Amino acid sequence: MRGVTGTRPPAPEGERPAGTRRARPAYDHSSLVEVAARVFNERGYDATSMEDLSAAAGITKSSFYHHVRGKEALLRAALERALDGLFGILDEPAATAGTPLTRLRHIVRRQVEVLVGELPHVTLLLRLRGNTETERWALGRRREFDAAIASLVREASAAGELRAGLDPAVDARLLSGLVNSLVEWYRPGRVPVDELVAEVDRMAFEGLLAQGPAGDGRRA
Amino acid sequence: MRGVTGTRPPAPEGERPAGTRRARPAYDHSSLVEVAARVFNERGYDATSMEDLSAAAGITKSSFYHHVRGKEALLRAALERALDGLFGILDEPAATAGTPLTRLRHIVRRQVEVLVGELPHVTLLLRLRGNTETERWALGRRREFDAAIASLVREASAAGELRAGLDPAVDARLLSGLVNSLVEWYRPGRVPVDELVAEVDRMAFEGLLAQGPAGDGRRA
DNA sequence: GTCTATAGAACGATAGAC
DNA sequence: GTCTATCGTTCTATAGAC
Repeated sequence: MRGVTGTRPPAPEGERPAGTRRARPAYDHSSLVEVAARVFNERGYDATSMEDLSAAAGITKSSFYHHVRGKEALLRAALERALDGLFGILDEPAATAGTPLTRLRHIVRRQVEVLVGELPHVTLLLRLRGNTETERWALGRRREFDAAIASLVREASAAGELRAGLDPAVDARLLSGLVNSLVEWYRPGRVPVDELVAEVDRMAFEGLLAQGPAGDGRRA
Repeated sequence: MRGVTGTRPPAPEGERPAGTRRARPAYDHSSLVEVAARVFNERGYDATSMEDLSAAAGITKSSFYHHVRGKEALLRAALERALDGLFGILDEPAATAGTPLTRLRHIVRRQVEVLVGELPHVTLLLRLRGNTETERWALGRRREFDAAIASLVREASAAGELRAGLDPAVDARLLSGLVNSLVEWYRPGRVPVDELVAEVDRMAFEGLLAQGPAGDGRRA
């Protein structure tokens, strides 16, 4: 069911089994994509020239072109990496078995991990404004992902696993917003990932208060 | 104490007592600032020309200049409006009296209201990247505001009003991130503001779960 | 006549195309 | 390196309300 709508571009060349090495430093495709994503985030996609990208990678523009097809292909590769990470979560066993709440909670925790692990790529994804066709494609995929979360929130709410009384659609937006807001401040090193995961999970599902909620115990 | 750091530009001319009318449509300064903020958000500040702005306002570029000092002044006015709204919250009685948690909770709820009421201006503020001097000034002010929130979270945590065990600095970031993420999806009309306020408050402080937390009852 | 919102024209600067 | 388009900005003029 998942990943059906997204058009999959031709498999990226330049992939290489782990452990295989080159004599030269061997700029591999994925590290150049990461550099590109970082510069795109700093300067903005439009404002970034191929000169900027090759300079950031430490090679000349012509060498750079030997490794990548072009600017838009780089953008697309970076966005695919973010989206593959996110959609990959939905296929994990723990995301497909158990109660809606259990699955949702697993997905949120894994989403934080993917977001941190693919920080430049996900940041790029979350800052898209939909100017080019590639951007609109990625935005569509992202909406699919958000819809999967929203659907799960709705299920969990209907099953009485979430606090009753308010709008599950809004809760889903807030939940995604909370997780996605990490890209605005989180930088690797300062806060351990597992601690971050615990904090986000706790805030989202249990809240910040010391005591339990003023529970009226009703179910939907 | 608040609002001290911000340099205040010369008072905007063109202000006029309420009720006074002009024969011509009379574009007032604040509505032009709002239009500008909206277009800045759509196109990005750099990519927006004065031609774009005047066209969006429905007058020619030269007419537009009769009402505003220039592009950067418009940006600054929009950012000031956002910042004044936010800092104004910190001076409200309910934000200065009561326990840290009470004050924090009031601020968060009011922050949602300001964010919705000044949506284009706050959106602009939250998307700044710090390219120009004005942007850096606004980012500094915004950091001051976030620091005030963080300080309050720390106080509430120290007072045992928040769940113990994790990092108050991270909680403060998450709380701000949750609230600020509203600008990415909220549009007036669909969800009533008071409902939105209730949802954000509930998620932040009580969490999404139906039952209370697995409270171990310990205090910091 | 005075005031002012509006508009047309043009200037200096600059960024990108070629 | 040159040329051109566009940008932010300013100047001058007109037209309508009081």
